[in-house]
Parts: sequence; structure tokens; C-alpha cells
Amino acid sequence: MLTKEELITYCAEARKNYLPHISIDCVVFGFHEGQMKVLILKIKNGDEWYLPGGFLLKEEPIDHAANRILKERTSLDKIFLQQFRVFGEPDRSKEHFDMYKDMLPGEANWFTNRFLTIGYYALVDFLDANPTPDELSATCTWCDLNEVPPLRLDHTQILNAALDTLRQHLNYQPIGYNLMPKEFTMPELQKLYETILDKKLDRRNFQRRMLGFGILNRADEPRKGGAHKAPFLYSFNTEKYKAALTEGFNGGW
Amino acid sequence: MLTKEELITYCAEARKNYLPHISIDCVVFGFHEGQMKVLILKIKNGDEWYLPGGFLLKEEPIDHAANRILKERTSLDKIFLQQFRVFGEPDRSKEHFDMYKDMLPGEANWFTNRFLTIGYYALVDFLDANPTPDELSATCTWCDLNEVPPLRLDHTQILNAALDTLRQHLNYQPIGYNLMPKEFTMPELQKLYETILDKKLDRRNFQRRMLGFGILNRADEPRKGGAHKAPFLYSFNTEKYKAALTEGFNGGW
DNA sequence: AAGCAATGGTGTATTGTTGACACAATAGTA
DNA sequence: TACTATTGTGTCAACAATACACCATTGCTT
Repeated sequence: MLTKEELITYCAEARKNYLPHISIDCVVFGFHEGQMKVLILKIKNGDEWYLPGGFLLKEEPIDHAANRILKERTSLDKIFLQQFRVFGEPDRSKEHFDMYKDMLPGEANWFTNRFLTIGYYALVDFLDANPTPDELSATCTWCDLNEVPPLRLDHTQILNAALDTLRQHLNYQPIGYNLMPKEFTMPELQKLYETILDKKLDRRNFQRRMLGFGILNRADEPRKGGAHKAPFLYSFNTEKYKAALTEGFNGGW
Repeated sequence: MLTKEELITYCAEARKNYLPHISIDCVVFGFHEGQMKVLILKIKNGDEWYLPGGFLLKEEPIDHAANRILKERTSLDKIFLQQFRVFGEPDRSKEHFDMYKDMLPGEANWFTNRFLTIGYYALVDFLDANPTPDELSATCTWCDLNEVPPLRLDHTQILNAALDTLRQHLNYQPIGYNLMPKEFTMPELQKLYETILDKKLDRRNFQRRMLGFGILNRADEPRKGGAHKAPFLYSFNTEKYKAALTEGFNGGW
């Protein structure tokens, strides 16, 4: 929570630079050691958690804004980022409204306005990301998907909607390029799918199907040094991956 | 295009009632005689076509606004309506900006603001709909999908995006409840699918698959009176249809 | 060194789904 | 009555998905 002085400064800046009534919230998924992670922020002087979000510069395209916000939070650029829904209940920012309404009255208070938020979800390589809090936040951290604390506003709902969307997309799009390191083994990729879907898949059938999509390159050398049998290393065939992204997999009709 | 007096009145009203910077545009699909139709508006005193759209009341939920706009245009209520994307390029309403900027300067001019628009698509029963122009429009009419004139602003892009979304949804959702009359024959339903997908489907395979979804009820009596063999009449099983809507068809994984 | 446990690669038989196709039934028409 | 347009239904083959089993490699234990 902001102090009165911080609020006044912040609101003045916001009113000058940003489009009112509109925000962007990002659900940033990462994957590490068999666990699905989400990026969340803890606000300064409080125990309240949020999704990373921000506002739209007055002349900024929305995708650009989402990328900018994401870059500020993760230092990652050129990330898979997908708009998935607008959340626009009139009272969705009521918590902020109540929190700040007495501190700064009327129009000048940025936070007592109604906000619609555009939900984006992002898939990022966990190890490359560098979580960085914004000026309102004390911490920015990866959080295991199974251990997400209650989030403020409607951010829990936004997170769930993003997860639903991601699971849907899994059915007709390739996923993984942005969540996996450059090279990975088939069991590792399978683990990603299992984590997203929250269920076990058959090893052999997974492999066959995945290879059937024709978007993977197998490296010449298997990974060595680890215990057990040396697994093959795969990487995504960027061209075919992109083609599959636009065309989709299971035609259906 | 509005006259100066109309513009002034309209802007004053708009600023009083609506949330700035946000609009809603609806792509309303109907189906009739084997043709896919879209609802479009022609503006008063001009030859410019638009998708039906509108603004968000200051305290109105977005889905409510979309329904309200749709009801005003078609007199239809409780329609399948789906948010599908936000269009937010900074210059997307440039045409309006240029058209009206000299008539009314500065903040007071509603149309020289930047607008993001939330795209909704709707599927309606063509015969029940009653196209009604709004206060800015001279005509509101069904237009064959193959004969849509160039639309103003980015509305052609919005229409195409809606069509893409609809085709996608066809792969994992039942569609037709809102586009077909209460009772219909299997070939009629097939025609709908063929029209949306813009390709021929096999009669027998279509029937098998469609029945396999288990969302249709077959009436006891076939349709009579027409030429040729009397076809069976079907209707949607509302419960199962709704269940399929939320759960989807082709699991995939 | 032999055997075990853990991991990973590959194959196959069965079952289900999809696509391509042929034929029968019905109603109107020439 | 023959013909045509339309609709209902069945079948077979190709393909995909599922549920399995078996072998190879590695490190660790004994």
C-alpha cells in the first residue's frame, strides 16, 4: 500500500502518461524442475499479492504495452505473449477503490477509477527470467502453481482463466518453445505437458505423438554424464513450430 | 457523418454516460438459405459501413453492454455472445479522428479520443432478428458474408478475426443452437457447418459425427410436404448442448 | 564383477475414429 | 412407370490412439 505522498506522486504521473480506465495484467508462466511457476508481486508495506500488471501509455499499442510490462518484470524480450480475455466487472477494482479513496479525493485519484483489464498470458524460460519488482512492489517472485497465495482484486480469477486458456491451446497448438531451454529431453517435455494438464501421460504414446507433429529436431549427441541411460536431446524446429502455431494441429473438421 | 450540432449533442451525452476510451463492437452472424450473414450498419449522410457497436455505461459490466448493444440492434435477448479479442492499435480510430477533429476541438470531442474496442461475436437466429438502425445510422441490414462492403476503421479486420475465432470454436464446441431454428434437418445443419468452414463435408460422416456428440434429439415425425424423401427433424438437447459448451469435444490430450 | 534399480528408447496388438464410398428408401415429376 | 433429386443407413480400409512389454544404458550396491 502506498503512503499519501507516494499516492499523490504516482497518480499525477499516471494521469499524465497513461490511458485511464484500462490496465493490462500478465499471467507469466515458467517451468522448472517439474513444477509450473507463476510470477507474482508482493506490494510494498503489505502482505498482498498481485499479478504483474501495468497501464497503457497514451499512444502505445496494447501488445507493445504487454511486452513492455513483461520486460520490466523479467528482463525478457520477444516472449510468447497472448491476449486472452478482458475482465470488466464494474467492481473488480473495488479493493483498490476502498483502500485509497480517503487518501486522495475525486478525479485526481487514479485508483478510484473503474478499470478494465486486458489479460495476457506469457510463457517464459524460467532460467532466463530475472524477476524484478516494480516501483509499487517489494518483491517479485516465482511461485509454484500449487501454492499460489490468495491474490488481490480478481487476479486469482485471471490466473485461472489463463490456465484454462493454456490448456485449451495445448490441444491445437505446439507449446514449449518458450518454456523449455534450447535443448531438452523428451521426458522433460512430457513433464511440462503433464504439469500443465495436471495428469499423467503415457511415455511411449507421448513420444510418438510429439514426434508426429514434426516440430522437433533430434540432436546428434545424447545428453551424457547423468545417471541412467543417456537420453536424446531435442530442440524445436523454429520454422515448423511457427507454422504449426498459425495452422494448428487437430483440424477437427 | 454527423453535423456539427449533432456532434456536440452526441459528445455531451457520451461524456456524461459512457466510459471513455473503450468501445464494444459486435460481429453478429446469422444464417439463412445456406448463406452466412453479418449485420452491418450504414451511417447517416454517408456511404460508410460499420459493424454495430457502442460504448460502455460507466458502471456497466462488459458482457451486459454487449448484450444491450445487440438487443438494441436486433431486438434479440439472451443470445450466444462471446468476447474474442481487444483491438487496440493507437491509430485504429484515426478515420473518425480526422473526420471530426475540426468540428469540435479538444477534450470535448468524444471521437478524437483514442479507443480500444472489445470484439464480441454473436450467433443469432436470422429469422427472429429484427435489424434496427441506431441513432447514428441510416440502415441496419444483413449482408451476405461474401459480399461485405469495405468497412470503416478496422472493422473488416474485426470481422475476419471473428470468423477465424468461430472456425476455431467449431473444432471443440457445439455450434448451431443460436443459428438454427428450433427444428432443423441434418442436411440443413450440415449446410451451416459447410458455410462457416467454407468447404464441403461428407454427408454420411457428418451425420455420424454429429450424432456421436450426443447433443441432438430426433423428433418422432419427419418433415413432410417437401419434395423428395422426408427428412428427420432434429433439435438440440439443451442440457447436453450446454454441457458440451463448457467441456468441449476433442480432448486432444 | 554381478546384480539391481532407475531411466530411457523402441515395438506391437488391440481398439477406436475417420474418410471414402454404395446402396436403399421416399417423394415428386415427366 | 421410369427417372431424378434427396435423405437415411451400412461397410471397409486407413489411420490414430491406447495399453501394453521388452531391451539398453548407467550408476550403485554387494
